[in-house]
Amino acid sequence: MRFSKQRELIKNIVQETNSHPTAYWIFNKAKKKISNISLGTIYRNLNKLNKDGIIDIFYDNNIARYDWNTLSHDHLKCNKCGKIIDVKMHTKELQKEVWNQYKFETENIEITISGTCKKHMNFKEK
Amino acid sequence: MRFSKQRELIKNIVQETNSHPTAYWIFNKAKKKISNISLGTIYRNLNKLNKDGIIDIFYDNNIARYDWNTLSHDHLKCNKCGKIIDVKMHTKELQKEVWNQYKFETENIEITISGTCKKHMNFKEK
DNA sequence: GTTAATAATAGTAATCATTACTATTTAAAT
DNA sequence: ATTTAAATAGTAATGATTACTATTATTAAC
Ligand SMILES: [Mn+2]
Ligand SMILES: [Mn+2]
Ligand SMILES: [Zn+2]
Ligand SMILES: [Zn+2]
Repeated sequence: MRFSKQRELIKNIVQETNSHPTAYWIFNKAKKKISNISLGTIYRNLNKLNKDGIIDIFYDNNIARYDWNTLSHDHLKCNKCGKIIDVKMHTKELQKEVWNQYKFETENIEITISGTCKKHMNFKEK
Repeated sequence: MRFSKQRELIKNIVQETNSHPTAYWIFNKAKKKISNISLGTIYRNLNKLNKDGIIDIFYDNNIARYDWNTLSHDHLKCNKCGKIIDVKMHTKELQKEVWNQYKFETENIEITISGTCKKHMNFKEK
């Protein structure tokens, strides 16, 4: 794989945010540095970076989100503000349990918990 | 909500399979009974049935799948044969932990484990 | 430094899943 | 039977992503 300033930029944009951005968000950010960068270039490179293990992809409903954090982890998604937060909820235990109960060989575990984050909660009393 | 034979058929198709079908699969199945049923009718009714709590929707990568099983449960997805199997992996414990650690109010928990099912595994010895 | 080979790009067209629109049909209350 | 509005079929539109293609740019060899 040969160097390109577009790919370098895209990689940096993903690695500098915790927001689990979409391709379109990355596209708009990238345009500020390379004004004529194309959306196809964004997608092509995000997929390439993912295949090389540089970044992660996961799907939030029907749209892809990109994650600098390639270590196995989980997500809390707030239905009020849309924020997606990294958490660590599952352990090697779960993988063992899946093997013991179902003889299923785990490759990847994804836990997504949706609900309301503390910022957007209405407390009964103050 | 008024009766319609289209909705009745769609509901029955979803409730008679464990395959977590896509809208398109349901469409083809439905056409065998009502040959001119439209794909829009499939989607409209699947969404309606979901809003009424009759069926569940979840996303497998970027495509919607429909589930007769509306009780909270998890899925094993085999990367070899594509089969998606119902399992029960999470308990109320997890919800409590999310609250204690993050003050996050859980609405829904989704665990998807991908890997290889026992049918498609190569055992080292017989 | 120049040349040659080809990976990567910008711009655009195409695809796939899903939703929106609209004239017509149909369930069901009166 | 008449009336009212929910539901439908058929089609158009949308949004996310991938495919295509002529041009540009990186890198290795000379
Ligand atoms: Mn993350
Ligand atoms: Mn299920
Ligand atoms: Zn929030
Ligand atoms: Zn399998």
